[in-house]
Amino acid sequence: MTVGHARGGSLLTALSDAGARVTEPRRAVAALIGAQDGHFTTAQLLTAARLEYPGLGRATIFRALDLFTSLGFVERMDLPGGGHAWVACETAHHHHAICTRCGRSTEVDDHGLADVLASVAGRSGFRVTTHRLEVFGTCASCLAATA
Amino acid sequence: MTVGHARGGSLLTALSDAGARVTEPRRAVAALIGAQDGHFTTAQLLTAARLEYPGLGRATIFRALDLFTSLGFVERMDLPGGGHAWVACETAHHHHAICTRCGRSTEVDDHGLADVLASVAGRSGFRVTTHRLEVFGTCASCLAATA
DNA sequence: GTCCATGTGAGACACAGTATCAACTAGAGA
DNA sequence: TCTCTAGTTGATACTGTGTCTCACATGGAC
Repeated sequence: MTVGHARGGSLLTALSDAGARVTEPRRAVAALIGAQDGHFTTAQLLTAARLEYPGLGRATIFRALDLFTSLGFVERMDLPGGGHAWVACETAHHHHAICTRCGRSTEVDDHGLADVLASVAGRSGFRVTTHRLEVFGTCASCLAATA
Repeated sequence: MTVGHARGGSLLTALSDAGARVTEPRRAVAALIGAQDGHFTTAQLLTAARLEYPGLGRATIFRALDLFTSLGFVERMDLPGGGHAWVACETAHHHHAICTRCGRSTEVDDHGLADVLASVAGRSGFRVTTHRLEVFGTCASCLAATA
C-alpha cells in the first residue's frame, strides 16, 4: 500500500508543526497503518499492534488514530454493512473506491461531483458545506483476475 | 416529518408481503420512527420508546430497525462526527442531504451522480456496484431564518 | 378455537471507544 | 550534557451500542 506521507518524514514534520510530539508509540502506529493493505478496521489495527508492538496501549492507538485523522493522514470511512474502517490518505480532499473483493481502496477525485452538488443546491436551496462519497465495487485487478 | 409509507398501510402490507408478522411492537417502532423529525439516532429512538412504550424491549427495537432497513423503510447513514443515524425513506435509491442546524434530512436523487461514477469507472477500471453519497450543510429554511 | 412458527422481552454478553490518573519522556532552554 | 515541564503514555475502569440466547407470548393460517 502507498501510505505516502504517513510513512515518510512528512508525518513527523506534520506532527511537530502541529505542536505534537514525535514519540515511539506514534511512530509505531504510523508504521502499523503503513503496513495495512487497503482500508483497515480498528480491530485489525489492534490485533496487528498486539503482535508487533505488545507494549502499545489500546488507548494510545485510538489517540494516535484521532491525531492522524485531525492531521489528515488517515480518514474514517463507513462500510456498507454498517461497520467502519480507516484509510491512509495522500491528498487533501478526495473520496474512496473500495474493492469489496481484495479490500484495497483507491482514491478518487471529485470528477464531476461538484456539479452534482451544485445541482442539489440549486434544486433544493440547500447550502452544501461538506459531503462524503463512498464507492464500492470490484477493482481492475480483481476483474482481470476473474476474467 | 413525512414518513410516508412507514406510517400508512404500506408498511403493514410490505411486512406481510415479506412474510413477516404485523405485530404490536413493530407498529410501535414504526410509529416512533414516524414521530422523529428528520434523522434520528438509536439513542433518541430508545429514549422515545422508554417514554411512550415502556414495555418495548431494546432488542425488539434493534430487530425492527433491521427489518425495516431490509425492507427499505429506513436507511442507516453516517454523520460527519463518526456517529450514525437513521432516516425514514420514501423512495428506492436516493441519498440524503442533512441540515446540520435543524437536523432535517432531505432526499436527493442521483442528479448527475451516475456520470461521476461512470467517469470513476472509466478512469480506474473499477466496476461500481454500490455507492453512498451524503451531503451536509444548511437547508433553505435555516438559511432563510438567519438571513 | 387450535396449533405452531415467528416474534418478544429480559438479561447476559461482546466489543468499541472514552475518561482518569500516576508515571514516563521528548524536547526546549540553560 | 543536564534539568525541567508539559505533553504523552499504559493500565484500568467505565459507558454506550449492538448482539445473542432462551423461555414465553402471540399472529395468523387452518
